[in-house]
Amino acid sequence: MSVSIAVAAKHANIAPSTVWSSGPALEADARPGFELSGVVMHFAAERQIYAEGDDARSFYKVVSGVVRTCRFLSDGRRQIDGFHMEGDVFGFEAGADHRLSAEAVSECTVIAYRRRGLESMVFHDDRLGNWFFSHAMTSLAAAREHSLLLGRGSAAQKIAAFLQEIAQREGSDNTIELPMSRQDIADYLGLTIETVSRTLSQLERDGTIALPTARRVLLKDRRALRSLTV
Amino acid sequence: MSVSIAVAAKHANIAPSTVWSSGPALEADARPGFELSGVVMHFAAERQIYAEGDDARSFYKVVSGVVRTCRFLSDGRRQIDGFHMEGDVFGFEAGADHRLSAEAVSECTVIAYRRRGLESMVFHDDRLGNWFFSHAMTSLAAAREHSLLLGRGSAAQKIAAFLQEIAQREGSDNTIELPMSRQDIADYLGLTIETVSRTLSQLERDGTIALPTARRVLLKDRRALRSLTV
DNA sequence: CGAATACTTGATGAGACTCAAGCGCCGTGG
DNA sequence: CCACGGCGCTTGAGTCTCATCAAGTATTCG
Repeated sequence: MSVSIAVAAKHANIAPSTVWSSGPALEADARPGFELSGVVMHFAAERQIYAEGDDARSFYKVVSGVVRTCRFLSDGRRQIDGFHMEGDVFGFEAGADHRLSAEAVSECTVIAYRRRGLESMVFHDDRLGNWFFSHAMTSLAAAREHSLLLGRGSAAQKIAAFLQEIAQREGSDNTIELPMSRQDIADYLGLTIETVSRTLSQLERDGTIALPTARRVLLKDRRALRSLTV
Repeated sequence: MSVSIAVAAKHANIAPSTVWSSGPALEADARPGFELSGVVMHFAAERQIYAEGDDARSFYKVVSGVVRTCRFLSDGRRQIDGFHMEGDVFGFEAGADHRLSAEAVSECTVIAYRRRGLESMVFHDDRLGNWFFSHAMTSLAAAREHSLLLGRGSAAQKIAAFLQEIAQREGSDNTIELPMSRQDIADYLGLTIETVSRTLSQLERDGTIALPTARRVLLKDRRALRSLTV
């Protein structure tokens, strides 16, 4: 059984500037694509997509740009849970509301999918259910990997793992374009901005990487980088 | 549609000392119980239930005792991903093999359920699918919470959060019985055994907790404990 | 009772945080 | 064209927390 949801035009209050794609069945991407219709939305860099505690009426897929999901601590600090790049789905929650905030790292475009009725539906459509289940399990594995990194690991290990993660996701040939600021990296790795900067400088001095510009990283010695990994 | 799997008695090679319950359909527990038959197994404290990399032929439910899931790092250190108590399910993997090891913290009894064919089946049985999906999402939330704790948080914050987590899971009235060693706690929180010990002592000096014995904790001032939490 | 194990406590040092400048890149405006 | 801020990043100096190394105490078990 295959299901297609018609998205009610209720999101209109989000922003008059949002672009609509109310047509049926959106494309498949690499993964089993879902046959859901969604709403295309644009966000400027640093804009909030949803806040912690908001009703989780929708979940999202990144079309272009980068999104971060994060949480703010009582002392004002921020923990970034993950970065979401093209094709990634984020904001899919078990409960009624979002447990994390989502913000645009760079200018970005996302598709918002209505969640209403999804739970009951998911389990009647093989592909859909399969997709969401596998998404949940993949996220779980990623979260555990992140825990591992945060719990153990020196600053150098964290940075090395981070660079390799980004390199892999960008599918890049030893050149990384960092879409996020040093502060974002720090909040993702549980470090301070100064330590991130110092560690990158040290890696450059060691000849492991090069930093032609602050946001561009050249992986000069991937073996050395790998050897830092836990 | 509701499905019931007959578990073949193939687990016989696990250990001659394991106790068997080859009977059919095991009970439901509080959650939507599954109509799966499983194999009851006993483990002495510190015994391995499965290892990282093992075929994930089965997943498990704790009947009594406590289990830890963990990973060993190249430098010999250990990161504990979670503790599993009565009723908890662990070892359910997306992929073909276990990404973590599982070990008995105390003497324990678990039920092993065959996983074979579960993926395809899960999506045809509402309750079953629902249960597993919700289990995955709950685990995900827990993993994120754990990340948050590990990434930020001083030793005191970690210990405070840990004590509250255990208290909640034991449903206890201000008295906690710690089933795990200081080393286990350290490996769970990304600390050393000495820091765990010192921090507990400090909390006792502050009057926040009392330690009648090493493994028994009295929460004397839950407000103070909570105020340490992120 | 003795030995092993688990936990606590102390002294010291390394690594990361904090506070504080300093640099470099850009966009703005003179 | 250059001066001027503003912002993000880097670098430095001092401090603090937690890890490490090393005893010392308590508890369990044979």
